[in-house]
Amino acid sequence: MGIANILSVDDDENLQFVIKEYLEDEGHTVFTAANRNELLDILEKETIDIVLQDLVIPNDDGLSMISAIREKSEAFIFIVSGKDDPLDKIIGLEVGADDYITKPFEMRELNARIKATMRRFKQQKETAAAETEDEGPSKITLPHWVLDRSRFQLFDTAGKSMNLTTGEFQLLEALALAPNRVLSREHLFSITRDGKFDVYDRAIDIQIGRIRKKMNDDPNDPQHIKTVRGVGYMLVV
Amino acid sequence: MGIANILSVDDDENLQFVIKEYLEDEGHTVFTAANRNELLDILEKETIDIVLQDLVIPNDDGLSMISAIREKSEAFIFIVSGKDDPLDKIIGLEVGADDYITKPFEMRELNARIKATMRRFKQQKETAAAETEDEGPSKITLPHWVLDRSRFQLFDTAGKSMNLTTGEFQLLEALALAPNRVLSREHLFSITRDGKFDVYDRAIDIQIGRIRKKMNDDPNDPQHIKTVRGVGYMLVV
DNA sequence: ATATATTGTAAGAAACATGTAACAAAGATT
DNA sequence: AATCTTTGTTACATGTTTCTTACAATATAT
Repeated sequence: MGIANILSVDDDENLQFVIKEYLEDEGHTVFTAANRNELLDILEKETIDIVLQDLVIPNDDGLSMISAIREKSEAFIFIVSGKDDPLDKIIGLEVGADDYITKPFEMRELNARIKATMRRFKQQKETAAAETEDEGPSKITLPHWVLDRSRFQLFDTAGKSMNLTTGEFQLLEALALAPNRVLSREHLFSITRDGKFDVYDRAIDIQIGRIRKKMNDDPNDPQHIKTVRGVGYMLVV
Repeated sequence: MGIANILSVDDDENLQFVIKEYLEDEGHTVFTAANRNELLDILEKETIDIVLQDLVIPNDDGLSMISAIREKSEAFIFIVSGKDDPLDKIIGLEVGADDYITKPFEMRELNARIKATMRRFKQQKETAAAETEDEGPSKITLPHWVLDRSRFQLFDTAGKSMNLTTGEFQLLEALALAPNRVLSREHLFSITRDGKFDVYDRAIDIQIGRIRKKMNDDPNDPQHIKTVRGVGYMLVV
């Protein structure tokens, strides 16, 4: 990622040439349009990410062209204006443009803004994706505890952190998702780590011990994590 | 504020009665539904803030009901599960629920959770309001910092610039957009730069180090950017 | 009661992840 | 082209986490 389909709408052929050269050097694909017909034509045929729209187009109106773009496309629209007119800016943003840049501009400046825009787009997409692929509840509430899965931490009901390590947290999480059910060492092992489980492996036991210590759970009379001899462990609630 | 419209979905009439009594004593308005039809009916007619959804409903499926709620409402969803619920249901919790609570639960506990949720809601609404009447999402305000997204710079509450580089700012921005959430190095990498992430890549660590230095955040006892071993980094607010 | 199996845990070793200095590379600015 | 800024790489020190081993404690079966 990092490259975009860009459409520049301007009647100034020299400027169009400069913009095209520069942005293509940056790796983008650049289309140009000098009037409304060309604009609509390209929007139809290509998937445009960013439109650079000049406000002053002979025999037409840049602002109304922006509305036309908005109807057809989700593209990010930069207004390119010959004068720094706050009213144009306000109206432009009103009809659906996203940013405003004043002529004459440094190509470097334009490029920087395009980059920032692309990144913002990308970020939005990724955050949205991360949220939907989110695995279920972000918190698990038990009578005396709260497991916060976005913080990877266990808290008591007063909100105090129990300072579990990530590995401890994951083991407890597995138990908490199936409270009052005995889970075998093998099952717990397969959830929390890779590799093959060996019957004499005590790693789970040790880890349970550490969790108990942090939860203040006496192993001889556990209130939270119970041992079921010959089977495994169970979180009771 | 502090009261909410709560909808409890459960087929156990006794439990429904207890919940309703208790929460109404607390000042909330409580609706009850015993099946999908009642649920949809109430969602249609009322603006529900919080739904308590039993995982097991006779002749229906609590999980799919949650998806249905999500389609119609922005409500915060608590999954309520009994200890005898089938394991596959629990493992399959990949829908958009927000909290998970196991029966039997103390009403006091449930009430505390609801209060915490309301507080968060309220806060969210207020920040959203502040943003629109201010200057859009161009600034991210945290307890000790302000991130100005149009200037790509971090300021303290006194307005002093922290002189972050653009790259440093972008990384911090990504963390700030998901406060109190651990983000993996891979995720941070994919947001802030192009190309493929390699597991042994330390670029993110280094940059975090530089940001911490500029924020004056002691890595051994960080107040702002916390390291979660084996997972990633988290901005705490 | 005795033998056997299972679990708890201390202590040390090993594995692992992180912070960071110092240098190199890349990029921007002049 | 020369300089400055920013970012990435390598290498190493440090501290944390996890595992192994060994043995004691406990439960179960005979």
